[in-house]
Amino acid sequence: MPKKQATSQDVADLAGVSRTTVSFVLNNVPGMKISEVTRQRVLEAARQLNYYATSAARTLASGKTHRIGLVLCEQRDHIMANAFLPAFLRGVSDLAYQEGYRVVFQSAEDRTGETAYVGLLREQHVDGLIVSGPRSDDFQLSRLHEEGYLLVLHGHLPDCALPFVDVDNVGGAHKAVRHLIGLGHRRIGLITNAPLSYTAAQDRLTGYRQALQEAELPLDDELVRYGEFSPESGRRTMKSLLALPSPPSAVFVASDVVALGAMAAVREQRMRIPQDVALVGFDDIFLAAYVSPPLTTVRLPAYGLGWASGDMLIRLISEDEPVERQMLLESELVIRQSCGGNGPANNTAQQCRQT
Amino acid sequence: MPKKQATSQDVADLAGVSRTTVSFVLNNVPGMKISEVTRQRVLEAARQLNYYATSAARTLASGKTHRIGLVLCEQRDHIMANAFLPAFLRGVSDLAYQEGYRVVFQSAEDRTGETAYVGLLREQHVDGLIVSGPRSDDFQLSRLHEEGYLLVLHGHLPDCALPFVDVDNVGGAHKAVRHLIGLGHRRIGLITNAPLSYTAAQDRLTGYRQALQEAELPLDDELVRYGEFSPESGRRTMKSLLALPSPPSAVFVASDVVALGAMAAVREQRMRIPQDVALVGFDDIFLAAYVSPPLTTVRLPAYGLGWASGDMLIRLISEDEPVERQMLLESELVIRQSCGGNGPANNTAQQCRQT
DNA sequence: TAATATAATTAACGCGAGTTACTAAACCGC
DNA sequence: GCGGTTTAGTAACTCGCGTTAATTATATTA
Repeated sequence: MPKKQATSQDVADLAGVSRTTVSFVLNNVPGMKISEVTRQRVLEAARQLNYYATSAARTLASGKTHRIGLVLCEQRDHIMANAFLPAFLRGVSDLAYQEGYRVVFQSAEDRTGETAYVGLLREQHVDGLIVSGPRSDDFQLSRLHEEGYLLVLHGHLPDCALPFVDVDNVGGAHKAVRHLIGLGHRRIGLITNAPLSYTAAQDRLTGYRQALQEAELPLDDELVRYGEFSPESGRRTMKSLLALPSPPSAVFVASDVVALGAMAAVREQRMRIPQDVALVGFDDIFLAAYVSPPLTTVRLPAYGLGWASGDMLIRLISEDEPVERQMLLESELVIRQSCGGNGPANNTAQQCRQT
Repeated sequence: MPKKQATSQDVADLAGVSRTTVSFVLNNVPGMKISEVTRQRVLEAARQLNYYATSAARTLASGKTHRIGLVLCEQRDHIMANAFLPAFLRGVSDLAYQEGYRVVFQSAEDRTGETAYVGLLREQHVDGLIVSGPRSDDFQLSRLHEEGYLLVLHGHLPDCALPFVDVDNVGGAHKAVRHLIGLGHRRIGLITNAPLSYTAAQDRLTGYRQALQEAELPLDDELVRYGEFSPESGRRTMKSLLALPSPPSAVFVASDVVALGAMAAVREQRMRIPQDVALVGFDDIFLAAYVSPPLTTVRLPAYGLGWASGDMLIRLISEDEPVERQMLLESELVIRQSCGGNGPANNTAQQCRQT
């Protein structure tokens, strides 16, 4: 540990004023009249001593930590799914930095009982929490909320009063399927990203159905399969779709990772994408642009989700204005070649994600 | 904010003892004799009040935050390169959790002057810092180290006294090239992951050369190209290699991301992998198993690097024993099909990364 | 039994800031 | 020269916990 940090007392002594004055100057406390001469003397002393206020002391006195927690709830099965983590984290981090906050990261897989992140709040390491990928069976969340702790969910829970930020899964799925319909497909399959106990899977299914209904196409449950995060689940389900007496001419796979497996299944059947089966994925993971053929997919605004989550949380913390407590971010259809039609012609990966 | 947290005074009152006793019991202070009866009364009271010690107060009194910082130095150009971030972060986080520490995340791209992470230390948000991907022109690092702050680098710097954890880049590159040699290749090209100002690029070049020398193959500078993180740089350099009068029969591309571009270049020339050109990558990013053909590559122990960095830092913090201050982790050659030879036959991605 | 050791407990101070309530000095009008 | 107001600055308390040194109760020994 460093030899010695200067304290505000040191600054006060050097400037020849009281500690109180130092505090007023350094925090720009409004309403406190300080002569310009004194102000400069204090600032100069602080600079000279390389003074930084100790966060612990400040927190103890003010009750605010100026830190927010980011909790990642993830089962081992889809570690890969957090290909968004970097961008999401950067989003949170950048917003936090801009607002003068620090980010405390905590992973929270299914440890039983009081999970690790609860301590973040109770020990007051942070002023509030972003909980990414909350499980609906996590009862801690509502309890903490009721106790008055500040939480923002990334992703949402059914019948849950907590503020949240999420991507518009319904709309995204809708876009994807409508695009396929626009290309002339009438029999369109769906492979979900996950079991329906996950709200995201539920919502994407809804979007799929809405698009079909709007086009007055029949809803055929036979064409719906349930993926489970992994490529392997994509392969299995795609195989069963292709084995149908009258298989779909296009499939919307609600997860790029699952779609990778689906693509493998198509190749195994010696069929071609998109000529024999058109595919659209969801997420726009980095590799989507590099598989062959490059995957048409719905891009998630990962960075934006992080930013928005942080923003909502910090607004809640500073409570100056009433805060919008629900937020759905738009997704964007990125057209490549796996869906046929108007994708670019060369098969190399030209369109990687910008940003 | 929650209505009211119980303080240690509340616990003391409820248990009918002094605050001091409460502290002794809850912290298991060694050498302090507390009767079993009293101990239980205190524990019961704490449980009943749902008491948690406030971190700020504890820090102020003890001087230890029980937090470590994780700083990510990254230029915008290779955001994609942090496909490791999730695993690395998990490594740090899991180790920290086990040792009772929290992780504060901070991104630190080239903001000029005192970068954000400096404040983490000076304001004493953390007890020490892991700095991932340090730039050699970052003079803050040595200064902070000299001032007595605790730092561990992830990646290393030339002529730098700071403790570090890194992957054995030389050894990894060596393995990759030796494998190609074993497959009968005599003319083997190299595309680096980055300019040689990056130590990792330097080291991988060294490993490449060592392997050639051991096999008594000539070092032909004509066969060496310099990538710059992006797929596009891979395409460009690979193209120039293939345009040589006598092009290499195999190329070691010291970055999977760059290798993606290289693969595109090969396809553009209507050549086949591995029949016309064998390829080996470096990093084992998630998608490496899913491109076609699946990419043989050197796997980085991302999780292990995070774990080891955290471990070294926390040892430095607790300073009970002398700490090994330099650590190189082994990498592992993952053989798929882009190098020909003994790769599995089917072209679907069976071997995804385990864990 | 007194003298001492040892077990059990606590009073009191310090950590480094924020903040309230108060004071001293300067200014003002009359 | 006096009350009143504004300006500039500070003493003193607080936040919640760790810790040392002192104190009181209980057991052991000569």
